[in-house]
Amino acid sequence: MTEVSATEIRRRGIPDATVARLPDYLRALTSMSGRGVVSTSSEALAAATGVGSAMVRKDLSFLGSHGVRGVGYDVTHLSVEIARALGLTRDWPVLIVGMGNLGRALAAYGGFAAGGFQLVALMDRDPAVVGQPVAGLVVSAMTALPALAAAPDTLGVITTPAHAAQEVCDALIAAGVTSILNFAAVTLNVPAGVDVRKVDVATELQILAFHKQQRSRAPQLAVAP
Amino acid sequence: MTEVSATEIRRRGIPDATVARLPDYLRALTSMSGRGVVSTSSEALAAATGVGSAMVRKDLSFLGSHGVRGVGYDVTHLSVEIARALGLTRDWPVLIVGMGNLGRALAAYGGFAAGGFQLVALMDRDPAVVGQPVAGLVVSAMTALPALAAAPDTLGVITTPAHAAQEVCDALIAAGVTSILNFAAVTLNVPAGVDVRKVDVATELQILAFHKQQRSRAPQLAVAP
DNA sequence: TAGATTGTTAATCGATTAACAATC
DNA sequence: TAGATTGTTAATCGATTAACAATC
Repeated sequence: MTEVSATEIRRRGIPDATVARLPDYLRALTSMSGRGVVSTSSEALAAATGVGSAMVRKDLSFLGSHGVRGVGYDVTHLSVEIARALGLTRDWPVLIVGMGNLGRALAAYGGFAAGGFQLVALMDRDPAVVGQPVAGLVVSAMTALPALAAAPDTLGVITTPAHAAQEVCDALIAAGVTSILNFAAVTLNVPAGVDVRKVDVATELQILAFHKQQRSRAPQLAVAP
Repeated sequence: MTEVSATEIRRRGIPDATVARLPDYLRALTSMSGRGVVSTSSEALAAATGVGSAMVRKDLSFLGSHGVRGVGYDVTHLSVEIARALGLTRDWPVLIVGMGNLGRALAAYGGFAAGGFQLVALMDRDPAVVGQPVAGLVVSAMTALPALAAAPDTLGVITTPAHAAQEVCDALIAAGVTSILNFAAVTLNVPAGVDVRKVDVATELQILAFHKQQRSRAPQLAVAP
């Protein structure tokens, strides 16, 4: 095994796989907190998130040493540390482009504010939609993009049809947006330095179908988690 | 390196990471086909999907040898092989529970039929919603679940609020559903043999925020892909 | 034959798991 | 002290990448 110094880990940062699980831990902790639980353990977090307890401990150890041996983790303290690590101690402006069914549903979704994400603009290309009120905001025209994405850390969400997504993506990048969540069913082409994550129902269903098919063919094997 | 026989690979099946990319390749091929492209290469597929060309070749090799050295891949033939591997040569019945904004948006989304997924039922707990027409179907009551999930390979989609999701999940499983796509912001507890995939906007935004924060702190480093 | 591109090997890298010393 | 649980190590496993022989 190769030696990895503490400095090296800090340089490389928290592993991607760990970062992807931190929101789950945070949600479990928030739920515990709401139920009045003040202290927890890697076993309890494991049960709540479906992750192994050894992995919970390893993940949390990347944030520093926030537990107490023989005792566990303080729910509030650990929540704060995870939120800090994820960058949730500030507000993040969010802008949604594409006010079709999905865009409207997302805009109406309450989960943004809870996590420190603030809807700052809703946009659409269709002049018939521009000016309409949606979720307490007024839909803006695409020409307003440079002004609306003025905040340097704006997160862009694309909910347009697939054929419009690349053009919208280019416009977002031109306006300075470098973090994009893409719901359109296309792979976006972006320059280095732009971070795109995709959410795609068709892909998820296809993966479920694949696993289901595997299980039908070899019913004695357990499903992969 | 450990020896892995061809038999062993067939037993273990296609790696999860590969399965997750197959839908991207299929989509790129479908797009090529629509543009009249009849032949392609691992380089072209790599450019279209943002995956390295070596990985494209390795992924495709798990499906068998469907390319021609020095020539490339036949677009139609490769599409068929990927669709076959994913289990898309048949129709998959899909059932959505939770007819709020998101559930309605998903029901209205056209992408289901295209991929061989067929909406067979929409359900909601609210009596005021039951009976309403949505996307050409009539919303059913939860009591109809056992009958509606009668087909053994029904894929269940949960678009309820978080607090109702576990209960709905249990009901789906009791009705025989073993493949679930969860849009609710909770970790679902399921027995072995049930496959759950989750789609969560808040988690995705938190991961984007984390990366963005990292880049602000060390702007000289490129972003992870 | 010369050029192109696959399929596969081997090396590397990153993620997971099990075990246990440290320590409350 | 006895029991519990973390934080860390080492082993294992799986995924990615680079290189290139095979072959059209």
